Amino acid sequence: MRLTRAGEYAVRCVMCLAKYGSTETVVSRQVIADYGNIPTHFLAKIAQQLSRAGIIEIRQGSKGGYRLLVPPEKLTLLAVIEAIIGEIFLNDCVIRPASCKASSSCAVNKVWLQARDQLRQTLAQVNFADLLVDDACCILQPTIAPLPEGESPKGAF
Amino acid sequence: MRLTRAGEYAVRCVMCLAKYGSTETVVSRQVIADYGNIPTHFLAKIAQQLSRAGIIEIRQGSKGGYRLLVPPEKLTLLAVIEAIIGEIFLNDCVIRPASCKASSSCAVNKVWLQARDQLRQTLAQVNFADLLVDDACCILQPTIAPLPEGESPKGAF
DNA sequence: TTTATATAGGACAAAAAGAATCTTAATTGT
DNA sequence: ACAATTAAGATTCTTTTTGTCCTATATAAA
Repeated sequence: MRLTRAGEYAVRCVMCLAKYGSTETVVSRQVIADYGNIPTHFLAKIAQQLSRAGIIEIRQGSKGGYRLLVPPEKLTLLAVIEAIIGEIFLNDCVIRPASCKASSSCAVNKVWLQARDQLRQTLAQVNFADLLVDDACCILQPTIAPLPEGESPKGAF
Repeated sequence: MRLTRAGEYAVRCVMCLAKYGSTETVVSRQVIADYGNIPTHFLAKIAQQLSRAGIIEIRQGSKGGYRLLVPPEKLTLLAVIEAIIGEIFLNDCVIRPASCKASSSCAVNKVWLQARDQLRQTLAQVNFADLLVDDACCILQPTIAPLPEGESPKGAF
């Protein structure tokens, strides 16, 4: 269970816009890509999704780029992440009740529902104005760091 | 962010053992596979992992099968899931600090840490004796049910 | 109006992860 | 010894994720 890279990139993108752009300024894709260490064309895809979700505005042409539409203090981590990966649901039976005959009366299902609600709430309580206070974030190293013991990361939901 | 199917299968497997086996009886792989609608060979893989984690015992040979080692009331949902998918971490920067230079001082990272702890705690509070009370669970339909609107499930972390 | 600069948007490719199957070997009860 | 049953690894298939490429379109400025 982990955030996809696209989701992580989206967070970095918004962090950059909130930090250097506010809702008044347009920041070019290249600047954002450099800031967050994001492949530029991949960033374009992510920006399109953020745009469709009403989080940013895309300005084409010379001096174009992206502009934050929602003030950082009103933009939650959950909103940005779900704009990219869709609604968080943890387990299939939560979003697709038919995948388990008995899901409505199933104790396991109830746990997943509760866990999901709790997680979404946690992410919804954080806005980007708060996150900006700690502005050391989202500056990546040039190469992807190896794992401590060379093991591959399991454990991602 | 969602449980993998292997994790879901593991939960069903343990549910079946707790329900029909207790820690005294051996239940054959075929019976468990039928109960949880799990491909038998895939179940074998999952059982190996559960065995390595000390959750079940594998009995080979004639009249072989699987036996629960931990009493249901002492076995948590978290233990079973993490036996299969590894430790839950939600986001790379939580388990691989080097993936983000500033992760130790990063506000986003702190949110992920908190969310992960909360989620693990929720799953750790549920044991299989509790889950058994609601025994309608884990009986699947023969075929995989389609989505309500034919849309594919995004939103999985 | 032309040109340079940006992004849009779709197609495509590569990589990684997940799900499932198959085969040979080993174990156990009768 | 034989039949039943799982082990363990190799392999295949599928899906998802990540990333790239190409052509089209929009904008600012000379």
